[in-house]
Amino acid sequence: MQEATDKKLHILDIAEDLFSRNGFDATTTREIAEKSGANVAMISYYFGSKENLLVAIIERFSHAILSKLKEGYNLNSDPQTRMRSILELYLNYSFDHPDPIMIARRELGVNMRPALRNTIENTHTQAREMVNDIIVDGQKAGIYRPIDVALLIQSIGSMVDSMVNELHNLKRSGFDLCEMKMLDIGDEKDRTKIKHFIIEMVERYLKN
Amino acid sequence: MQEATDKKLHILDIAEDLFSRNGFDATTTREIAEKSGANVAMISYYFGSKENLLVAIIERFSHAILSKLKEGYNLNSDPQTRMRSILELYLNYSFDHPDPIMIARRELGVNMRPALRNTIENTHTQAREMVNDIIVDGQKAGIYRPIDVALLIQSIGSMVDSMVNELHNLKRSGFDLCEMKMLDIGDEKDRTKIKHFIIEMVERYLKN
DNA sequence: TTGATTTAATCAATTGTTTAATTAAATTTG
DNA sequence: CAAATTTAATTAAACAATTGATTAAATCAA
Repeated sequence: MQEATDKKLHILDIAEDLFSRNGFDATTTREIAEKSGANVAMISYYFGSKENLLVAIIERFSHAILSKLKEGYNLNSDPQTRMRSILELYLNYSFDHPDPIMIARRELGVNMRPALRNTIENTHTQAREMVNDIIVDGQKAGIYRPIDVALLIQSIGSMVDSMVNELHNLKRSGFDLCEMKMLDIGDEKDRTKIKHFIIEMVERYLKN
Repeated sequence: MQEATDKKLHILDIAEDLFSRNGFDATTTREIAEKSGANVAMISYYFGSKENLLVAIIERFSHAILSKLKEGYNLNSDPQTRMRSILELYLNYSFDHPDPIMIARRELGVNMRPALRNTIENTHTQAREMVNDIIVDGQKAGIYRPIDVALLIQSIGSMVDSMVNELHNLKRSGFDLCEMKMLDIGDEKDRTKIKHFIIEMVERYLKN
């Protein structure tokens, strides 16, 4: 059933794009159907509901990013190298797939859909534990000083998040909220610049 | 016309609460009317439209936060003191008024309402210029090293933003995405802890 | 044939906004 | 001052449009 899977994935891709641009509520099932060349009923047929479609998008991203992070976490090297790797992998994947990040950022409120909430909470927990382990290793090795790990991890996440958001919006609309017109999310040089900035920020804060 | 102004402000307050909880699209004018004890038509009567109501909320916050920031900016002291002051004033006001921040964060997408976009862009620009001036002063005084100011300001904003968001959500729902259950946005001690964290993060990155 | 896929049409509910009528308040006028 | 007039505030009802979801029939593939 190759065709069917393709169509299902295509709906997923189109919905991801529309949700990230206009938000979940402002995106209609008819718009998704139209732009993906499918009938409205196919959304219910494949995903059950518009909300499940949203969950499917976030789950796909969650699995992908977690497996990326594990690559860096499982490296056989010193804490600094592992920290740099995990940050770079996180940023690289996020730069290539900014849509789910923008969606999660937007739909992650208090009265959020419980299914979405659980998926995101679970992903955050796993990512957090990896970074935490690396920091503790670094502290044991005397490279890192004692700090509030929760605050640092929260800050790292928010910096990555906002960079991806800002630059992706910038690319889409030319809307430059933070005077970062010179940066291009698609340019390898600029990506490196941002990666180095965040890594240096973290290292300066952590080092003894 | 004291009464009328009160009712208008009450609608604004109720809408601010609802928008921050459920998002702009998911909040209905009928819900705003009901919870504020007004008739639906009063929203159009006072604000013209639901969208203008949103803009009014953001404008109120923008004016307030800008005047706070100016207090720190206009201090007659060294760059470090001014930087600390401006960060503390920003965080203090944001902790006390988290709703507009959550709303802006959510509704600030590519296909955003242009009126909202202009207000937020203008506010950001003014805030950015103040911080930029202080950093340049610090660099002239030899206290700060040369860095990418745009990236740093973007990061500071995102950190404050995410802390306010996270802790306010946490307070509302007990939903703890970042293992920060121990922190309370209403507690003065915890606020100080966060303020010191961000200030230290910035200073460590800036210092020569 | 049998089951999965796809369609057009329809469902019931909700949306932001407006209308026309009514009440309250303020202002003018005699 | 008091009556008349005008303006402002408020209401219930209705409007037109849109929403996510479903149905039952049709088409396709195995």
